[in-house]
Amino acid sequence: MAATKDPRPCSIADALAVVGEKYSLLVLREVCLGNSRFDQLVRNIGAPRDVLATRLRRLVDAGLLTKRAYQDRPQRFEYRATQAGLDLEPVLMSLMAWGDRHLRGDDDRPMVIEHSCGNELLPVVTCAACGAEVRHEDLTAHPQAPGWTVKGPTAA
Amino acid sequence: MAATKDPRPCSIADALAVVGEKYSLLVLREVCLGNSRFDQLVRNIGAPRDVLATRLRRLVDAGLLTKRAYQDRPQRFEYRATQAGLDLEPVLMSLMAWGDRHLRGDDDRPMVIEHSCGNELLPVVTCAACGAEVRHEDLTAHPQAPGWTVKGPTAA
DNA sequence: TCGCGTGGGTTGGAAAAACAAACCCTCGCC
DNA sequence: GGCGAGGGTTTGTTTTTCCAACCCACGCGA
Repeated sequence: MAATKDPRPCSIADALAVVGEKYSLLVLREVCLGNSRFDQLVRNIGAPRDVLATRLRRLVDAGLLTKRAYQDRPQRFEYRATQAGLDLEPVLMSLMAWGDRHLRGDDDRPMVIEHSCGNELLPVVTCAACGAEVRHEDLTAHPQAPGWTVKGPTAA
Repeated sequence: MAATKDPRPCSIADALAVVGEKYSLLVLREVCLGNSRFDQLVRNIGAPRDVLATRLRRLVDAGLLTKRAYQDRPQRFEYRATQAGLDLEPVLMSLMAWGDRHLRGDDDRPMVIEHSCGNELLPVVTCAACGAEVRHEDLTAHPQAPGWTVKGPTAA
């Protein structure tokens, strides 16, 4: 996924250049769940083996995963998330919450996450400064680079 | 991007089936910023026009965008986010924050977002129940459907 | 010792997507 | 009457994806 052409310098585009290819985020999901082996990933994600191999190389190169042998003779490898990879988990959680809300009946959630506070996790993106939930209407963009257009009201 | 084969019922996969194709999230970014016209999108995203046209159709069909004429004679259209689309913006913001942190020197952020509280937005994913920041080590997955493997420690 | 199964991939060829450039149509304006 | 903007579609080429088959090292059981 080329960042090479995005005319807008943007960390969203940069992030997608790393994790935006098909299956990459599902790999992260699996690894965060603790499934670290090639076959488990193939089975749980449903990706073709060659594509998965490509994605894994990419994610390792990008520093989101590590590959290490969990046995020699025969050599077998496992993939684990680095801190950068783990830091994506909250993003995945909020994406999951969006999917639960907008793509499902909300009562057939295929996975419930428990938070250490004892409650079911309902992820909310908040502003670190004031603690309020982040909503579109409270945001104002300030591009730091030229070549941008930012405009008025954006809702339908 | 097929959800058709993902063997795991999962809202992350479902969400990616809708917005996981190349450029889709960048379209959302632009629309949330207020850039609603085909050309602006082409220029700001850097996508081929035909691909963009395909993405826009998909996003409209999925209910994340609306297409409506902003003038007749000649007919011209604009794309705006629905509530479902706007609800993805916090996810984009946390993805952007991840990119800022892990992909950049953190001091050359290409865009700063201002929150209505007056501070610069630093998005944090929190647990709605307890208000704490969501971290990997505080989460436990509870699959609601069969065919899952979930395992022990997941960090590198 | 022979064959079988498992884990972790690689290879080859066909099908689907992305890409770039050119094209089209409707109009407003000079 | 020609030019340019806006919003796409068409055409042909280049990449990716996909699938199935294959490979290799080993452990095991008969």
